[in-house]
Amino acid sequence: MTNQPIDRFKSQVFHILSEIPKGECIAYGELAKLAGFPGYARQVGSLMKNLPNDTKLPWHRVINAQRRISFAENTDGYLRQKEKLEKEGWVIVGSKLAFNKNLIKK
DNA sequence: TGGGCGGCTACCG
DNA sequence: GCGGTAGCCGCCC
Repeated sequence: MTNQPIDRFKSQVFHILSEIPKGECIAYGELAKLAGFPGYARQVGSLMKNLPNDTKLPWHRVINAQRRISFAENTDGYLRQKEKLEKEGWVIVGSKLAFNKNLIKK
């Protein structure tokens, strides 16, 4: 209540996030834009960070505009996201994220 | 009230 | 393609 747009922004983000199908990913800024709040990319990141560990939201499908995981490689967050993504058919190619589906092997 | 900090982005060299 | 820089915006001291 009271807070207005931000609250709505959060709701929108969670809603959109919950509708992202498996095997698809989206950038922070893109997600924010879809929610109707362009420029809130960092805020999306903050939200993801705030998510509980037992959340069922596909937060791992949210990556940065460079198509990379926004964590340092040695962090647990990176490992967690990487593992979840690989389970859904994604694969890390040169620190970049790419969809598996055999197209990597030309 | 003020300043610094992020799971970001776009631009520039 | 990559590092540095400047905007962006809510959140937490």
